[in-house]
Amino acid sequence: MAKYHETPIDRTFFALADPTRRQVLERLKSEPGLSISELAQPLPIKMPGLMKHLAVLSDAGLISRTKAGRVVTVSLAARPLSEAADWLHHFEAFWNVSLDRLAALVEEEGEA
Amino acid sequence: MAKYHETPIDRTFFALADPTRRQVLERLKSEPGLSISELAQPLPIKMPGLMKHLAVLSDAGLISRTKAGRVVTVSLAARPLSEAADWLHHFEAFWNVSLDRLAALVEEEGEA
DNA sequence: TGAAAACTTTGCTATATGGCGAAGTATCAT
DNA sequence: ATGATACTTCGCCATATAGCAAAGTTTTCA
Repeated sequence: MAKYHETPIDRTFFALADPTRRQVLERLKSEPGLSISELAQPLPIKMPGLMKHLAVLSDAGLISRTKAGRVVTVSLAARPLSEAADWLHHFEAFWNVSLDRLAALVEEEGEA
Repeated sequence: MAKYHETPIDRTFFALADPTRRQVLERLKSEPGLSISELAQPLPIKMPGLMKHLAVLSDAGLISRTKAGRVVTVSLAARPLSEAADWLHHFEAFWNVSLDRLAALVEEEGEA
């Protein structure tokens, strides 16, 4: 098979495909500058599990770490999110079309 | 571990995390009503591989199939895409902030 | 009827993911 | 120097993903 998540956008969408990781991003949005322990505290998983999720988020460029003493502060990087949004954006015209119209289109095509 | 892609939004982001699947969606956007063979034609993978990708897209609700004789026509379903875009949307304010301002924030937090 | 076409399913393989406990590395406080 | 704190890495496991060839199904055409 091809490489698993080769491009940046692959890594971004993959990173977003997990509720724990999305929760981390949302938490960092509302409470910037949390440490890794603080992020871990409400989560139902152990530290090594969180470390793996943070590695996925780092690989996607969605977070960056800053070490101060023994505390690692995590911050959100918005760029990949905006790139993912851009990709979705060029479908916007499509999802604004009513479902009725879509159904009509499908039937039309079915006859061809 | 928790279930792999339990929620609709998990499945949507996961489906988007692969270039073949994104290519299928883009192709369906510009050429609605393609059959599975037509979708397969430009792709560097065999039919069983495409079938798996289509299954992932179906599970995410991103496509639907319509069978006419032996030909299966695939059409794009926009709803999950718009929901994914909505999730990203609530980070928009964040990525509109300049990177300079972000850097400042990080330093500020570093001192606390 | 018989064969081709279009799709589907069935194994099979290799690699990735997501979790854990345990052990390791810094850093800070006593 | 000792020990605690904060994070990191290591092995290990179970399951998922992504690919293929080959065999199976349904529909169409000769």
